[in-house]
Amino acid sequence: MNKTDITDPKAKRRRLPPSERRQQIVDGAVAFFAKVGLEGKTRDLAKHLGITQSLLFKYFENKEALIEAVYAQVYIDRLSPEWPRRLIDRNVPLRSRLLAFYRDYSKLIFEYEWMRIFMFSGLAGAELNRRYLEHLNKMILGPLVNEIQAASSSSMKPDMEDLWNLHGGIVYIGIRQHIYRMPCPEDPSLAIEHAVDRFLQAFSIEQNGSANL
Amino acid sequence: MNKTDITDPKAKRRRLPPSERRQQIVDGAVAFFAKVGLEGKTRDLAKHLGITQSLLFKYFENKEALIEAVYAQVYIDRLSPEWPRRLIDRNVPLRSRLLAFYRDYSKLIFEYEWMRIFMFSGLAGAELNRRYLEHLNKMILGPLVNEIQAASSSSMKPDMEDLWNLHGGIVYIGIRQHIYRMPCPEDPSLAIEHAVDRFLQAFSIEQNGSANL
DNA sequence: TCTTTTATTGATCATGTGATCAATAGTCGA
DNA sequence: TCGACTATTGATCACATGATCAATAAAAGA
Repeated sequence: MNKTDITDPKAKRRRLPPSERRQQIVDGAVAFFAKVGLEGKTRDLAKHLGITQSLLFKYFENKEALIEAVYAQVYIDRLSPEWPRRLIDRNVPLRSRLLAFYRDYSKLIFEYEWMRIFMFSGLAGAELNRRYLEHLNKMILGPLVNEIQAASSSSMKPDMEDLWNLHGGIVYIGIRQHIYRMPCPEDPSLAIEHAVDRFLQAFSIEQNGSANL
Repeated sequence: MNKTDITDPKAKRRRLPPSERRQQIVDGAVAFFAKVGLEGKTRDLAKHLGITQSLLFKYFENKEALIEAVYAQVYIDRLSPEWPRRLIDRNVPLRSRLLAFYRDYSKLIFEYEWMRIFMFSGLAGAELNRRYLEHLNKMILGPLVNEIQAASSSSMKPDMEDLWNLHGGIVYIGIRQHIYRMPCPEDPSLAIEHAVDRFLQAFSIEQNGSANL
């Protein structure tokens, strides 16, 4: 058993390069705070990481700074910048765009750590949480309203509230799974597909069937 | 200004009847923990109540017991025992039953204190939370699947996952409002009606129009 | 091998926090 | 009005917690 083997949790490998150690702490903090909440104690986190509690404060001025780093790590790249463009690409059928978006998006958000830290930070009123939801509203759901309205052949047109309903119904799968720890389908794509199809059907939008995607 | 006026928060009215004081504490604790989370400090709660911190421990053995009382207060009567019966009463049109249920239910759950304590307790893995969701699953959504399947004239029949999608989309309104503190419609009944109608339409169930209810 | 550098530790501080208990002071019955 | 009862308080304890810092030891260069 090599004492310098990074993958061995038991080996007392002190003196990591600072950037590496910092990343290790952030990764551990994400897992730790996702599990126990943002009020988790620094001593418990340190034990979980196999380092001393005082070392945390060499890399982060205080606990608040550590939590900010956790937020940054978790929120970063959660909304891919290419989606606003792809969602309005009318060369692709609307249904395919919706399914492609939610297939990718659900992969990103139906994840234990994201779901729980997002909820914890939401309850705590974190600024990043607000900004994320505003971004989602403006860059994703807003354009989608236009797309669906344009594609609708019915007199009934969706508004933002309808879009949030579609979105919420899908996100709720992840909430049930990771917040409430309820038994959920291992693969949510079928449920998502049905939800999207019900939504489009309500606005009389042709559906190409599941073979299309 | 009468010194014995209970409604006056400034009057130093000591010595309440124990049952009254206990209820006052529980009510205050519900509001307090809903706001700051279950890790809120007993000294802050006491200050908020205008009593001393030590008095809390005269009415509750420890903080855990107080939180259990908060759970009990908030969870109690949240699922009316008459709904399982009313939801399967086929003398009433299915759409009306669904709308009546979600009209009542949303009144109960789209409430700051319930929403947040439900979420806090869910994240904490509280047993009451699990039981509540199991009850909802078995006594409300389960029967609804049968009702909708029976009413459906389409070959497409909903399953539990579809019902959870309908439910989640509606509940998500309250999450947006009280967890994420996003701007939401003051009256959610229209959004609920639309969600229910889209759902029923997907299973080819006649809709009596909004005049019916 | 020896020296320098610095990542890491262990001890410690100041304050916060749940909980306890004797002392105090409302309230009610006689 | 007076005494008994007890709801309430204020002081306090034991421990937890975020944060600090001098001492230590792992790594790199000469």
